[in-house]
Amino acid sequence: MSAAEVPARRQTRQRTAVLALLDELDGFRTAQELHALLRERGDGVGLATVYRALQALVDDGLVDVLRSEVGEAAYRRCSPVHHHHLVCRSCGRTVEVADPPVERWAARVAAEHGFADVQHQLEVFGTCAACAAARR
Amino acid sequence: MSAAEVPARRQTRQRTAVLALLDELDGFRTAQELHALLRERGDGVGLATVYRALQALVDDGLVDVLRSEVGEAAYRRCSPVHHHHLVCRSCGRTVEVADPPVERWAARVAAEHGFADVQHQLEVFGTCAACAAARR
DNA sequence: AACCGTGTGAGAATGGTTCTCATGCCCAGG
DNA sequence: CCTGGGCATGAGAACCATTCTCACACGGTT
Repeated sequence: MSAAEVPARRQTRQRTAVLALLDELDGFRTAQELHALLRERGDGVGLATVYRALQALVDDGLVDVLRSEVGEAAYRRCSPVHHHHLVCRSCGRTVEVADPPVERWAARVAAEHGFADVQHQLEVFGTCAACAAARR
Repeated sequence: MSAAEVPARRQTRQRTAVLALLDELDGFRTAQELHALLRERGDGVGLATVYRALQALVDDGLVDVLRSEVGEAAYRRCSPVHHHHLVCRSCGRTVEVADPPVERWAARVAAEHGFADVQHQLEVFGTCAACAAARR
């Protein structure tokens, strides 16, 4: 009956480093990028460990994942409440945005078509002001 | 001045077969699935060719792509007008739905944060009535 | 301080997608 | 109807992100 048994998550240097790095970055980053950054700054962490740490963080709801257009997974430290993202496709900077209307819309449309157990994903991509200015 | 030069798309048995197969399926399918289906029915088509045909169809706007949670690309024959999808995560059946409000919302939110050149992606996942009934 | 079990890491394995390149076939021109 | 140029095809190799393997390290508790 235990809905969410705490999996006895152990606190290690590596996991701390991954979370700390995500905390200071404000955009979505791939596991490979994070691994390279950690390596550069001397915090040697194995690639497999980075993947494991990220998965644990996602499971704990501390990090959001999304798939880039080429299919790579990108991770970002996020607030635990439901939200969507406004992502700069050039620099990766991300803004969390809420949209109550779409929540109701999704539920209604799903119900109309007999769908249950509904989830939705909504992301907005664009070019942020800084990148747009830099480009011209 | 030619905005959309026709890239001299050649009509071959293979491309015809891929498009015909997509026409008779009503859910998102991976390239691997489509390749296997074509092979089963005797229309031998190389895997690389399936990928190339699908990419061409996507470029022409005849087919939509989305990434599954494990990162695989899934393809579906779609109407050329902008729309979103309501997808059964069990059987893959898909319904196209329009949502004018979210279009305006996305544009407004992007503008508020100084983002330009905006695109958005919105997909709704659930369990369709048939699958929900079959499961219990 | 000792122990148990989870975490780590290097490299191998996996699997989807793309690339290579020799050959095939669509189709416009003669 | 025949021919030629060039895009299309396909088998397999290459690529690359992610996961797995397994021996060893170390966190946390007794």
